[in-house]
Amino acid sequence: MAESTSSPQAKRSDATRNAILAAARERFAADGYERATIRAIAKDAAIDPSMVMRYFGNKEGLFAAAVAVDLKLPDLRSLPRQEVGRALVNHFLDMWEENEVLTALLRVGVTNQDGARRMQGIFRDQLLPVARQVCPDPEQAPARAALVATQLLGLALTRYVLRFPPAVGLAREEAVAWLGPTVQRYLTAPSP
Amino acid sequence: MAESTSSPQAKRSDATRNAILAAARERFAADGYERATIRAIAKDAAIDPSMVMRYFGNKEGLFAAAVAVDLKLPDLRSLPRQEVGRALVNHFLDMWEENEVLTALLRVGVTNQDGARRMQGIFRDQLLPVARQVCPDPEQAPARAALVATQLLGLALTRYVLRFPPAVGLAREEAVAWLGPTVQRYLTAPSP
DNA sequence: CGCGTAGGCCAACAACCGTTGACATTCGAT
DNA sequence: ATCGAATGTCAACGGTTGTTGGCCTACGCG
Repeated sequence: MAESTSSPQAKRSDATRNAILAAARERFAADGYERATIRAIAKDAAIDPSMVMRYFGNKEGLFAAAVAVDLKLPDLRSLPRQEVGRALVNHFLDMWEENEVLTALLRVGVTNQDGARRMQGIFRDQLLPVARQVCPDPEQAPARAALVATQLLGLALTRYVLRFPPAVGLAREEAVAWLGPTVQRYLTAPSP
Repeated sequence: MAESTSSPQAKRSDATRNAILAAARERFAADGYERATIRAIAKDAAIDPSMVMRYFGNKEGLFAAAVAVDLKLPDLRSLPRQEVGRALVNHFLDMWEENEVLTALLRVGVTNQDGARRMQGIFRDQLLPVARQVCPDPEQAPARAALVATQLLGLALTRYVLRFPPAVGLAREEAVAWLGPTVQRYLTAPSP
């Protein structure tokens, strides 16, 4: 069980495995679930389509393995209360531009019921707890987190998926300056 | 060329034609472009798939004919300046709940390049002119209209497509009370 | 009554999809 | 060097899709 490379348990198949995952992320992000065919993904990864089946069972399994999202949301309690809005917008833009996983998830979530459920899970398990940290009334946390989600996902939608020219042209600082106060208000302002 | 019914030039085929369009809207809204098959649409309309081709040429033609969006945006100059945000949010919710066309367009626009272009056109031809009416500096109108689009489309996305439970559960008045000031600020507040 | 034509149906095509199983190759351990 | 398991290739299946062309039917006009 000795291996030659540094990382532990590095099998030879991990290379192709990762190649498949990378190609899958790219295709899912670019084409959505239906149009991202296993054949195309396999060709991008320079292997046979049947390898995809061997490694991931079926197309759903491939999608589940390729799109694993960790928003890495910071602990907002360590920040000044006034900064959480801007910090969240900045962090989300980082996440969306880091790789194509979030774009893939959004493209799939819109047409695929399973993808939609996946997004609901991320909302519930990752964004909602953060909202609970900073919301004045914890009972309002779900509604406030949902409001934040509308604004942040709306930005991602128009900017990274639909590519409305003025939304694409927004500089990072502009986006943060405009959306930061909105998110801040949704999280911490008293109910209107 | 005389016709029996009241409306002018009412051909017999208009009935099936409209049945096809209604079924197409429903399917596109529920399933997106790829999974809304011509066969399923034809079955819903209780006619043969080949009829769809005869009337609309091909699937793209059907989509183009089925999804024709008029946001019917009101003239905001006739409203008190402080009300335009709330009025816009209210109007958008009306539009989204009036029929399934907007949901269909969003579902398709996310995975289909042609659908995305269609949405860009609606943004440019319908929302942007309204922004020009109320923006302090007309040169900022595109950016401000884009910001409004992020918030309104984000709401529609989470509420009508992804169906995040807290977003679905938001009462109309709550949504307007929260998003109204946001839209108002994006349109009329001085640049941050 | 006869007939042209618009409206509608049926069967089929070619392409593509996810998926499968049999076969070849290569690697690692003995 | 040898054998077994891991890794990869090839060809094919069954099903679905958009799309096409030929055939039937029934209406409206002379």
